Amino acid sequence: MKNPAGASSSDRLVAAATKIVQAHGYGGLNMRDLAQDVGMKGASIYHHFPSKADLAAAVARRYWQDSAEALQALSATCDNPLDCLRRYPETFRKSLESDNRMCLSSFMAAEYDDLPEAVKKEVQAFADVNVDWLAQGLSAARIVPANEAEGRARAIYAAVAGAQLMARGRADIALFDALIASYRSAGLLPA
Amino acid sequence: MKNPAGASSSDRLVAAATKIVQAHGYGGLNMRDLAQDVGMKGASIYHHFPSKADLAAAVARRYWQDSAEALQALSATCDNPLDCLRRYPETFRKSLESDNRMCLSSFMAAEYDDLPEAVKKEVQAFADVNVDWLAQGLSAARIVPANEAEGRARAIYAAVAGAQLMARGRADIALFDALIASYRSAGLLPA
DNA sequence: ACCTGAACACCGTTCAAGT
DNA sequence: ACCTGAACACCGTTCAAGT
Repeated sequence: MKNPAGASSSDRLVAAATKIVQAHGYGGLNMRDLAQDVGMKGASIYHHFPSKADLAAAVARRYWQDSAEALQALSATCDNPLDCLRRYPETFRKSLESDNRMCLSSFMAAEYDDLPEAVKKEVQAFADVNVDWLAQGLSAARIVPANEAEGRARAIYAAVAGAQLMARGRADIALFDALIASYRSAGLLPA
Repeated sequence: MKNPAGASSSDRLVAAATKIVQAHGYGGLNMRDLAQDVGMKGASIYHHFPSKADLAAAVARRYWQDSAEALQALSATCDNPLDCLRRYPETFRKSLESDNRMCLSSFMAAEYDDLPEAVKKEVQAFADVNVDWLAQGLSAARIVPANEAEGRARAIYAAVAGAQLMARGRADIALFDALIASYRSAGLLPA
């Protein structure tokens, strides 16, 4: 069954491309292999997206939108702002749990020089979503003064992304956990 | 003058390839363009390195060796261990100053799934060199207890690499500086 | 030894032709 | 409408043949 639950071809292309980019980057995404993943031929993709750049922009857009939803869902399930912040690294851990994959936006940040402009825009939106969510949590939990919340939020985002990158480079999820623990004991993340 | 100061063809290939990988990654390194950089044809490279994998391994090895030398030189110029630690982020800032390039080992960590085994080994050596240098400085400066030095060193390395990645994704070196400043005020880096 | 033209395999893309 | 084989121009890589 190539099309379960009535997902459209476009949806399945975006979903499959997301997994590929998280493992191989924009440059490592090729149309023929992607097509095979969803049961069509390479040329057929162009019936759904006019170019690789458009497909990648759609992928990156969906990625930050899904991330925004996931963070909202996290906010809804935790007891208080501090609890939310403590659980933030879980969102990055999940990628590593999925075959050592990494954040799509981190991979694409590395590929900055080779990214179409429309893709760059969506990649930055992911960081914005994360930083905004963190800043709101830091303010609500009164961890830093309001005027320092955004700066600290950016620092947490960059540090957690860096931890994921280092852990991926050794395919060692325990290293990710250790890095997060070190961030906590150093005072970057709430203990 | 394609060969100044008597540098060998191999040396010039490694140097030119390093700049390319820092901007486009292992996947974005192509033999014809690299060859043109040093004044030969693509096929000629294979007279100096048996494969792209061997070339990339030589590139990554030279990269961590140069980094180890640079850190030793930094140790020699600063007044005390604390001063050394404060200046550590400069080494990552320099890459961004060079046309928004990033750490070769960070880019290759993202490309983990597509890296030849020999290259992975050298990439990890870069992290080891950095972590060891940081751990020694943290111990010498008595910033953390000896048994926590390595963990904190890894955290600093990952966080600084993450700051570089985020700043590259926006081509914004001021963001890198702001992130480092936030790490200091949060207590991850010595103030 | 060092270099190269030419071949090979691959990739993004297009298009005429199918259903 | 959706899909496809075949082709196009291109690029990374390899190899047989040059000097």
